[in-house]
Amino acid sequence: MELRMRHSWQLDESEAAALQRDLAQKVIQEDSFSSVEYVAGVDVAYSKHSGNLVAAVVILDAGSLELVESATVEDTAAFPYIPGLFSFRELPPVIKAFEKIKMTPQLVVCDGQGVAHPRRFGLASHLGVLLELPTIGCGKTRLIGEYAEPDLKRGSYSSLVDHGEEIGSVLRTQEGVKPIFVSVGHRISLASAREWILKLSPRYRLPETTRRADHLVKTVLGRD
DNA sequence: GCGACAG
DNA sequence: ATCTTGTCGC
Repeated sequence: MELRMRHSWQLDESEAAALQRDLAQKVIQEDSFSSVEYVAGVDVAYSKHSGNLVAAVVILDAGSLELVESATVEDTAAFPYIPGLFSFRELPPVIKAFEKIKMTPQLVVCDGQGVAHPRRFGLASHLGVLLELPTIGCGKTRLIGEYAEPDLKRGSYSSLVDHGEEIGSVLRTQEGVKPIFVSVGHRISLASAREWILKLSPRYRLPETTRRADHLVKTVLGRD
């Protein structure tokens, strides 16, 4: 599929933050899709020995969760890991992987935060704006925000709050297991984001999209 | 100044 | 993220 927007990735730390402030204004935190037939999952891993990043994109049938298409890309890491500027390190190979994908999903689930970010523009929001598709940010740990432990029951959630603003949900996807951090990426409401993550996580802590992409990435990693 | 800090 | 080591639970 094709990108709806491009910008340089050759930026320094200060320029990257400025770009985030600018593009954050494009983020829409409301549902802007009707039916979802295909859901995409994204994951990136770092290969210590090749020194490269490996990105994987999987497309799943939203009803059966069957894999229908996938693509991987190995690329050099051109930006360091800096909390808050995560997307500038991980998105370049992810974008290349999406360009190899033929079908267009109606929803993308990302590994990393959406608007639960200092400048309200985490990796999920960044990818959503570049693809102009609904995206959900799904993190295993917190970047910013305060929250109370949600109930132990699956489906329970609490608000993730930053300076009095609700920026995401801490969602229990599995009874008694550590909750995950769900936030709006782009073109979706927080309530819909929670519903989709729950639907995509019928038996594990993380959504199937993330698990499938993670599995694919590790398969590639094992081959070098 | 000190601690926190998606992956 | 990745790597290691030790502990706990099924």
